[in-house]
Amino acid sequence: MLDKTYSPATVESKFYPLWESSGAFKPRGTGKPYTIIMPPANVTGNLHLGHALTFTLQDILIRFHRMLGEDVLWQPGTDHAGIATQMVVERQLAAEGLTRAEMGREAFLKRVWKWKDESGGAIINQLKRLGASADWDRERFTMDDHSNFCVTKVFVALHKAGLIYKDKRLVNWDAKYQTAISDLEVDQVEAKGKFYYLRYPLEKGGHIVVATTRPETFFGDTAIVVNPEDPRYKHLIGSHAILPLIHRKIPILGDEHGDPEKGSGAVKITPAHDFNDFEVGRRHNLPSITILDEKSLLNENVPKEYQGLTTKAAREKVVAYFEENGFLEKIDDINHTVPHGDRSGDPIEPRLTDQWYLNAEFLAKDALKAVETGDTQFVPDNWKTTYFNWMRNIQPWCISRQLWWGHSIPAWYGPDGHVFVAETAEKARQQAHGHYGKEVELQADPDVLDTWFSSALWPFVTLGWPEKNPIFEKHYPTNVLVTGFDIIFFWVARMMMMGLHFTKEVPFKEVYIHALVLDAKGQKMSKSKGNVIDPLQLIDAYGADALRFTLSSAAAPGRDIKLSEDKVEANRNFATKFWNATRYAQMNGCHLSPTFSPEACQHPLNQWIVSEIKDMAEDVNRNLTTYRFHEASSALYTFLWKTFCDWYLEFTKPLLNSPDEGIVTETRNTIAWTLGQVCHLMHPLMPFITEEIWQALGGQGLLIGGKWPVYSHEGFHQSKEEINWIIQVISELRSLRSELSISPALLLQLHLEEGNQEILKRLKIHGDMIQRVGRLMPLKLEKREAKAKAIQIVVPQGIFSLSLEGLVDVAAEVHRLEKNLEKLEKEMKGLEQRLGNEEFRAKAPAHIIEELETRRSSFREQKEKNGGALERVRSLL
RNA sequence: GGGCGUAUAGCUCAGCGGUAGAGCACUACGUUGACAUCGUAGGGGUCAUCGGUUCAAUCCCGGUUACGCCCA
Repeated sequence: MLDKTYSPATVESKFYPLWESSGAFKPRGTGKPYTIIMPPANVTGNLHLGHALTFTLQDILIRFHRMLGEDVLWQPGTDHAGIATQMVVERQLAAEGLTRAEMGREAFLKRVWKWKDESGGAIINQLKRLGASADWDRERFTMDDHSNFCVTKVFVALHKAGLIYKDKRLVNWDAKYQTAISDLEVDQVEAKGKFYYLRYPLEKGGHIVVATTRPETFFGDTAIVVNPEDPRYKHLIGSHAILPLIHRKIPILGDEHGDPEKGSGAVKITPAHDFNDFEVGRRHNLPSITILDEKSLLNENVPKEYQGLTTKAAREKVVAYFEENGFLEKIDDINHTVPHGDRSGDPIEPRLTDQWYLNAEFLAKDALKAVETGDTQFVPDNWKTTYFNWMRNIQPWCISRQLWWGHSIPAWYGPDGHVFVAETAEKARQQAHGHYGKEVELQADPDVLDTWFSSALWPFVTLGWPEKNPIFEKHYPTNVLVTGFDIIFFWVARMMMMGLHFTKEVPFKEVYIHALVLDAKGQKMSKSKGNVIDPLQLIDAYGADALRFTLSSAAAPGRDIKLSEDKVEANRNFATKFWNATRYAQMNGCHLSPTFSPEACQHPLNQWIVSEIKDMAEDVNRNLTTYRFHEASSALYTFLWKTFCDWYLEFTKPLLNSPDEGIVTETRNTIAWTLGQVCHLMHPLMPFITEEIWQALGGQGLLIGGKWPVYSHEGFHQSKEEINWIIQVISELRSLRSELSISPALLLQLHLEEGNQEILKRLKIHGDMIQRVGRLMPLKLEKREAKAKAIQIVVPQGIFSLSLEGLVDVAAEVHRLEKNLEKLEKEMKGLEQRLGNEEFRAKAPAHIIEELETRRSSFREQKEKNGGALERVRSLL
């Protein structure tokens, strides 16, 4: 017998290891392949609700397809997360008073690996708490040997194809970590700032006013640009201005970049410190003067007294100088956006450096086509426009990072700077020998690759590419990638590019994009806001199943999830309900019978629940297939709580006491069978409690390896109609009781006043059910004696009366029936109107007309009966 | 500025060309050997707004307003 209450922690820790050791998580069988590549969790990461959502959905799909008998592979792993990991370890070092620079590269990397081996990947164990059934034996790391091998191979191949190249361009420079970062790693932050209007003296006398938000960069100015059509400045084009303080002569040029509407209409050009200015500089062949060092402090290209200053201090000093010397016209307050590093949170400086680039534009062509032709489909479909927008405007991808933790760039430099790209140092040495005709000293490229470079290869590298092997052959391309929209550019797009280039196939056939998890107020959860809900705490408090069910219930496409604890609590209650229903079954001797066949059920009630579960299963099946997790959840919830517990189980109470042994046995079997079916259908969503209940019912084998139910029978339509009618009668009775404030303790006498043979039959079969659930005395199938005070109950095809001698206020009863009649008349009127409309008759589909006609005749009948009842009651007045 | 999305009960949200739904909250009442983490009944809605299409619009189309997100 099950305990009085369900204790998730016990069950979770019992079954997870059992599942894993049973081999259930591994791909197997000859079924068709079903494969999901798990987005590699950051090794520094801890499980947050976003993870909980994405991995719950993946696990649902994985368990569902496993039960469908497919050969399922959920390929897990972790990501080395270059900058994030380096940050974590550097922070630890700082606490010990050490720095990376003092340690040296080799010792530092040793330290990072040590950290990774000891405390990295904690998230994997947290995923297990959630119930994630991935094949952990296949766990991969983006910096394990095979991945390293592939990264190098891919780099060399792309370099050979001319798709990876070195270039001197402006990059986003993160001064805190002293590395380049990609456009995607830059956040534009709204900030209040100032617009400074500076007077630059003209060579031929007078001055020109330029407007800038960054006066300190004027040391790097190499031109002034005005719009060629701007009448204010047209005449100055070709002349020169003299920079204050440093007295450098710079040209005034005409260029479309000059916007007459903005500021003074004249703009200073600092090619080495602004992306727009860089382009202007290229157009006009301007020199670039870099004035900041790698820490974003002013360098040797500025006057001594400014060297070593931060940009902020330099700005103050420059502005003070300009003001004192009459070069400052005015200062306006403005709102503008300032780029910040998404990891460091510090302002980003554009910086002119040599970096490695990938020609993304070229690779994007096939990746675009694959989505355009539907080889890869987004779900929901709209996300493809986001993908298209990005792919059609794609920029060269800066793939080098000035970090230590990551994949080394397989490039070596000769004494004259000539670069040799090769898989190994030895091969590079051979190349160099060929090039120089002699042995030379080579310098390895000190940089590492962007973390996303290796994750872009993840879908095929984890499956064993490039070696031919059965897993890759069978499981690639994968079926679906499940992820959030925030990662479409970073990752989805890049996997598409790399996958298509190297395997000639899309890496996944579908991309399911799910929502963000927000707090109850709809705000993003963040440590700084202090509104983070820890999924592990929710699991401790309510169980993994409750959390999973909550997330899947909320996973409606196109809407973010506002998660609050009371929702999880509500679903914990749902689990409890399931638990208690099972206890009821056990108390009544219900066990799974291997010989039980649901389609052979005789009793209408059992036939009814068999039909209902078939309908529900179809619902769940359809919705899981189409990623409508919330609909699948809701179908299960409604079935279990409403249909099964509230009605079916209540109805079985009298049945289980029936003197007819056949009915008792059949009912017991049906209860157990239905619970078993629910276990199966609900297992993907709530794996733990369903496994526990399955075992408690005496199920064969582990549920995780069970077969997804398929029903071949048609269902029992007549029983459905019959039981639904009984439910309607009882609902009517209960409403009346409540309306008339009759104590539930009081058993009432029900008479049938009017009813056909069918009704009589139903009442004979189900009399005891109605009696029990409706709190009645044994039914009387004949009219009561005239003049008795009674309530009239009108239902389709019949009238009942409820004996309430001494309890009935006849006047109130008249009023009630009048109101009821009014309601029916109103409904009738609407129906008559529509059915009387010729156009409706001509144009509406037949089944709608038929439906409305059926409804009309039912209402008409009830109206007549209600009228009769009213007459009878009035006669009592 | 460009793109995407959202607006339905007090709250959180489903839904859908043909009778407006759930959970939570609220009110009343609690009885039956599964369940008070519960049961029964109930109140509560001009489906943001203005037009259009249609026999029929909460749903489809267009405009407006408000809010959110992404890109520049």
